Amino acid sequence: MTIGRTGGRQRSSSARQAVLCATAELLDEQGYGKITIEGVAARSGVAKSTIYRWWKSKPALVMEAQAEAVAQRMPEPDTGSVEADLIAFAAALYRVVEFPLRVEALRGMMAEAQLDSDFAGHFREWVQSRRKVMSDILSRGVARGELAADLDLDHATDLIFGPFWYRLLVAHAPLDPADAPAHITRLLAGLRRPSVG
Amino acid sequence: MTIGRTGGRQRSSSARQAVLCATAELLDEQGYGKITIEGVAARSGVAKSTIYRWWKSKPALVMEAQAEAVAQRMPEPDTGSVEADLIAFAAALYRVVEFPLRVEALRGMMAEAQLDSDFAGHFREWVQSRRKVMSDILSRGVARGELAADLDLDHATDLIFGPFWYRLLVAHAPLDPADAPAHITRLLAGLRRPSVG
Amino acid sequence: MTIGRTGGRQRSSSARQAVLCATAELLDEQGYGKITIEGVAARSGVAKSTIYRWWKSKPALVMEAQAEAVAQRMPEPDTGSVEADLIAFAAALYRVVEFPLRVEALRGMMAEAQLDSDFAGHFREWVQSRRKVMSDILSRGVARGELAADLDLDHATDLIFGPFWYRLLVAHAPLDPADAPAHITRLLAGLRRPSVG
Amino acid sequence: MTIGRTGGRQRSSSARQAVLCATAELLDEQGYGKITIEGVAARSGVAKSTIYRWWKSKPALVMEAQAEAVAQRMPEPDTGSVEADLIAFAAALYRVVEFPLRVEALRGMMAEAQLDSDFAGHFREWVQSRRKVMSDILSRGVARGELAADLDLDHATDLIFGPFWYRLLVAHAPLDPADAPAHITRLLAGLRRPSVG
DNA sequence: ACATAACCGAGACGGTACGTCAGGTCTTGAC
DNA sequence: GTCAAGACCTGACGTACCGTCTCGGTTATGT
Repeated sequence: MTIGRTGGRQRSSSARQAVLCATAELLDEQGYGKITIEGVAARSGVAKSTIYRWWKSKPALVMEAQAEAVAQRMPEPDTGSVEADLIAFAAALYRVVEFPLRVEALRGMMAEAQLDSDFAGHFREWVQSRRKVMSDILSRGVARGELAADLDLDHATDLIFGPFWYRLLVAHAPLDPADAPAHITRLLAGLRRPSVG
Repeated sequence: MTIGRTGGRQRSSSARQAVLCATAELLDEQGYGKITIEGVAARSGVAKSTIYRWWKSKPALVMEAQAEAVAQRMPEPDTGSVEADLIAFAAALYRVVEFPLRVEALRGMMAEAQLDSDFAGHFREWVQSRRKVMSDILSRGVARGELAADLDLDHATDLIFGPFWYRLLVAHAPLDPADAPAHITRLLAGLRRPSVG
Repeated sequence: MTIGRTGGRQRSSSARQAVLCATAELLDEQGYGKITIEGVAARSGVAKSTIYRWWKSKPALVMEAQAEAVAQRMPEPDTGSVEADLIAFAAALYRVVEFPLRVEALRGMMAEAQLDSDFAGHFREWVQSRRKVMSDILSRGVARGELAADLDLDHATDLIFGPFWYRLLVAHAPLDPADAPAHITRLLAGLRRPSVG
Repeated sequence: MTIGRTGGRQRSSSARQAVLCATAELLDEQGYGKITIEGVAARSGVAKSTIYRWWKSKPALVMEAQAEAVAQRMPEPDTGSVEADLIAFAAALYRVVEFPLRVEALRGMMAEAQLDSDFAGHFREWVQSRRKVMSDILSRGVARGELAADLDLDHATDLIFGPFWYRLLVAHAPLDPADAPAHITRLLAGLRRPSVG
């Protein structure tokens, strides 16, 4: 049982694909900063007005192109051990650095989220969905008694994503997947004994 | 026999002040994203070309306006105890949130650093100077034996700045100066016993 | 037994009426210049493609809406006297000025006829049909011997329609129905003695 | 002694010329209806924004291009005889038809004046300046006693310009410079004996 | 004192991209 | 086979700022 519109031409999925594809290619070739709607229109052969019909702005477009391109989602490890889960999770996270263009796009989206409050909302939602994977790991650890019941989930999650994004954005030092285990070990030491002086 | 310029009018400090002041006001009223050079020129009564003579770009201008406005530098606490020093440092850091406009400007500069590689360099330098204050605190702690000699200074520093920036940029949760002591305590627990299983 | 099309839905006369009616209303409310096909479609509830199916362009649509709205045709006076006939004709002609919206539409159609050669043809036909009424009056005058046999009908007709349209279009001076008798008297003086030096 | 601005770069007369020239060329090649600002910008090599700085709209631009191109003004004959003056004037007027592109442009401007009230004002001024030449001729005739003192100058002038424009716009019959003397003779016959029954 | 030079204001200029608008065509599914 | 709906391409619109470039005029030197 369907609701809603009956008439009207269907949205062209080929136009949609062409746009997302052209966006991804341009991201690749010129980087986030040089993407323009006009450029995407020209490359994809889709009219500018059609792009504006479906995407509100450049970052919205890029975000969808990214999501489309990623497809393979982050792993959601569940081995029965917080430490193992977190190490797997962090290692996977850190591995983005091996794909410079995805890094570029991530940085661009974070930048736009600062400059455009409309986009910020969508971006924040996406970020939250990423955070959830990690806080689920922690929750399971709490349930198993591996972590204190009064754990500050938000801060704990920040201790992974914060430094991750910070290095991505500031680039003061390389982000190395090999460091993930050490980082997690250190993190857990802090979480398990929050009141040790 | 002299080198360089021999005559010529001096740089007008009033023009410089007017520009920085107008920039600060516009930052206040409309936010970083809506700042334009033309707007600053109009507001300050200084010619656009004069602004371009002295500042390379909008973020460079904003960064200087910020620095001018901040003036009072971050404290560099040295009490003899790593924990006390770090708590003082973090608390001061977190207190930016009490000045929404400075927050806005920080976010804007971070954004620009992602989009403009020329600016990224200057921004990174400024970030490094902030980091140095904290790593000095840690170094003193190592020297006093409070912390392990093989401490990963970079990562430790990231554990403060990372979550700080992350909350600033993503705004998924408020940043509360009152949380600083707890965060530092947790951090130190991780740093002191890096290999505890 | 019918000829031609055998199946299919009949043209909806309600759609036709809705379109013409919406056009007339919009002409009224916003004037010719602001009429758009999309606006007519929205107002009438008729699909844009349906409008395009039946009318080739905006001015064609407006011209039909006008013709529909006017219905009452120009008088075709025949009193037996050229002068009386012409005065009646001119007075009726000049009275359009009392209907500003018809004036607006006339001006709009004249404008379109300049810009769109397809429309120009239809418009010219319509204009010719108006001219015919006057040249018939003159022809009768010639037949009765009131006017010279070698009268230049075209130019004589232009001497009424020319100034009429000119004032309508240039609006340098008001067009006053009360002036009609004087204009006709002057006109006839010229026509009767074409060779007086 | 000059008044006004002291600073600022001077308006580039080469840019101005290039624009007017390109406009004239495009008028020539494609006609008024197909002129676009973007086309003029492309052809002239002048930036679109520069064109918009100096001309409010396409018809304003075309009007100036016309005025520039005409340069040689309409004659202002003064032979001492109304009839001779008017014949010279009308003949010159009718001769536009020998320049199809000027005709096209005149028609386009008249059309725009109907559709755009801002432009209508400028256009009307220009029209008035043309009318003045003719009404001056008539005024001199009145002063010399060749014409009645209570002559309706406006209507008399309309009797030349009205049919002229009418033929230009409706194109129901060709406009022939050779007809000018006959038209004037007929006109004068009407003007001299306005009350002959 | 006065030339030199760098400064400053104003603002025109060539550009790029914006986001919008309307035009006219095409597709879908309902009637 | 017509209709409403509405997606689509096309092309131009007028605007906003960009960063560069004259201009005319204004200080500070240093000889």
